[in-house]
Amino acid sequence: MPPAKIYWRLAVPSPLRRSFDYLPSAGSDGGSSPGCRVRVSFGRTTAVAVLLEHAESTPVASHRLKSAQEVLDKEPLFSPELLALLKWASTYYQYPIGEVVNNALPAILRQGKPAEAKGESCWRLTVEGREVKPESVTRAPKQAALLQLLATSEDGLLARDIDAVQSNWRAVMRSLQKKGWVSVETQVPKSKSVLKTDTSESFEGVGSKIATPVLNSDQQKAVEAVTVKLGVFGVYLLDGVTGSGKTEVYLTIIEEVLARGEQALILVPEIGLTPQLVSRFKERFQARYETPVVVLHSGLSDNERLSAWLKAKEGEAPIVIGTRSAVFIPLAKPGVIILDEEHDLSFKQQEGFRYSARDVAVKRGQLEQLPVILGSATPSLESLENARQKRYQLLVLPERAGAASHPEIAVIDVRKQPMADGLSSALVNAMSRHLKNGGQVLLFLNRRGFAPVLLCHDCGWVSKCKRCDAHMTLFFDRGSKRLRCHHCGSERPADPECPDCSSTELRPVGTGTERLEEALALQFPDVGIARIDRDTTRRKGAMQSLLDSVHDGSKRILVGTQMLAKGHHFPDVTLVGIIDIDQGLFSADFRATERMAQLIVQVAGRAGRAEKAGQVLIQTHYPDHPLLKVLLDEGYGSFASKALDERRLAELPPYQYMALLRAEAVNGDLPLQFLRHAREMAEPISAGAGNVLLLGPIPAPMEKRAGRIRAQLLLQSSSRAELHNLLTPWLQQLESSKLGRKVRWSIDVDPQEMF
DNA sequence: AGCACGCCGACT
DNA sequence: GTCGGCGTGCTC
Repeated sequence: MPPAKIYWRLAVPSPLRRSFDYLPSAGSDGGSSPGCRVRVSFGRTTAVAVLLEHAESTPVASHRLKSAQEVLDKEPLFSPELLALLKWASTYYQYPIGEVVNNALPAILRQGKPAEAKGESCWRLTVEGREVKPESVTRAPKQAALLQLLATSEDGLLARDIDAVQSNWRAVMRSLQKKGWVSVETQVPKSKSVLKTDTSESFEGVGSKIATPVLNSDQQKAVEAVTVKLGVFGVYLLDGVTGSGKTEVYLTIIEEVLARGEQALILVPEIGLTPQLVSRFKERFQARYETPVVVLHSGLSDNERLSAWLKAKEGEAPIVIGTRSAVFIPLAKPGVIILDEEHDLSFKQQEGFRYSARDVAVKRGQLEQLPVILGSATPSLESLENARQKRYQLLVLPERAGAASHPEIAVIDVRKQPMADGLSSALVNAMSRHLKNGGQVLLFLNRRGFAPVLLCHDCGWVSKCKRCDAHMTLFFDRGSKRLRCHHCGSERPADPECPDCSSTELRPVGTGTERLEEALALQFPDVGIARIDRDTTRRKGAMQSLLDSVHDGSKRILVGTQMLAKGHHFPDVTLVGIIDIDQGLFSADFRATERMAQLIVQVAGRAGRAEKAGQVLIQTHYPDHPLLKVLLDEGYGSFASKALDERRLAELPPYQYMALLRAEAVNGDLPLQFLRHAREMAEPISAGAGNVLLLGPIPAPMEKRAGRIRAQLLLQSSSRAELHNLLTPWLQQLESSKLGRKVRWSIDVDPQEMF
């Protein structure tokens, strides 16, 4: 009997929601493993695809099948578990498998280049170069300096060594090479795995020699709950307020994981990936590993990213820290996944492949049999509900480590109060008091610029963006007034007079961080003010120098946006003022109050550390709002429980599952037209599948944005399975619909933001 | 998405 | 006479 025919099922990068079958490449005997890259001709071009599986039959007519051109990897890049995760994500988020797989590959591997780390360049003096006296090169001081530097190291220097001493040295180095004084070679990093489970060099013995901080009993309990279950899937929701010692819990668990010869994957929010966090992990483990930590951040070059990716894959890095996209990184021996600040919105990708790294991490834990730890001081309502349902195990860290006192939170009722530039006199008085007593003050305002609107006092004209349904924010750029739209980025000089009535009575309405800073400079002329927002921290290093000026006490008032709420600690801040929370109380988005509460708790966590008692003051027009009252009187836990009750009554997530079909086009009629068509196609499928509610289509909450008209159709079901049973055939139909080619459409499963 | 094929307007 | 506009179809 001849051997069964084998087909290769490939993930080909293309927006088509299916895989593609090929014949094995000539000479490969079909035996390549799933997870290897394969070069194929696809349509009229060639593509780098990934082998998903071997198939014994194909629905494709044999005359249409092509042979793959070439196998690019001897060993698979993705394990069977990771491939299963990618397939799951493709189905769950209804995103094309080829794009999902592509998304998990570093750019260099997407281009079909070999999966090898490009060695680092290493420069050293040649024999001739060693004879040259640096002092003799008087005409070229930069060359002389480089020669001097190179003379200090027999083994040569790497780019980063030289960077530390001299800048813009590459051209100079090139002239030294031309003279024959310097040679350059590529150092291939030795690839030895540090994760051998060889008992003779077990890490346990080494670990116990290092002095580690003593854990309190709650931390100890949390650690044990996880460490007795290593090697088994489980999700742990670690609920601990700021300063309760979550990081120490993570570190202790990681110790145990590394002792088993396994790796730890740590996922953090985008702005949470700070050098301080990374160095804390490095310090703890650098004594035992050459490269204890590999960090995946946006600043890496393509080669650096590949090198980090390979270190994780080969098991050379025991600890891998990254943001959202790192959830898909291959790991030789995964032992635990820790996702910190699990409530943070940046874990959900908001465009293209709209996955939630938190939910993918949980799925990965299930597929690879790992514990997954979700940490937060303000867990998302979704995760709290999962804990209630016993799908997640709740671990609570109630105390502040080091017994610091809790901040006292109070509201300032600003109704009928005189307000100047967004500040009530009660808040100003409190600030004076704290500053007089030597404290620092942090004011939180989630609005950049000088004022959110420019208004004509005579005719009511407002500064609207031409391309969006939004106001343009007034701001100052080196003294000149300008308007900018925060939704599309368009910018222009502010009108000197009203475009409608030519009045010069144009007034800025409302308060942004710029205006707040200016007003405070008048109120507190002797106190330095640091404003921290996207505009003041755009320049590299600007953030750090602003933070430094706060830490060294030269600036004692901090004004800032969202950016201030995370990751940074201000030990001398004794008063936190939240300027305006009212948008959070009455918003079209049902998640707005949850986010507001998380923000209040996170911002409050910046005050009252260590021995200094903190105070938090919140300005609001709605001091009696029931959810706000619960939050302030009883804490986040009670707030969450009440908010969950409301969600249940209103039939909203996490009690209902949602998917949102969005469409946008320059032609204003097309999006709604397309969505109506989509709804008609969904109706017969949902009639068969049952329980899926179709809501809309309706114009998007901000209908026009960046010159496009947007609309959406909401799908809702109490059954995730039924929702998905509809989505898969439906999207196949939408993909081949003619109308669908005239609009930009996308599906968002478990949407986090409704606009 | 890319890319090619195909059928109608203003240009060297 | 053509260059090129974007509508339509296809990718194993």
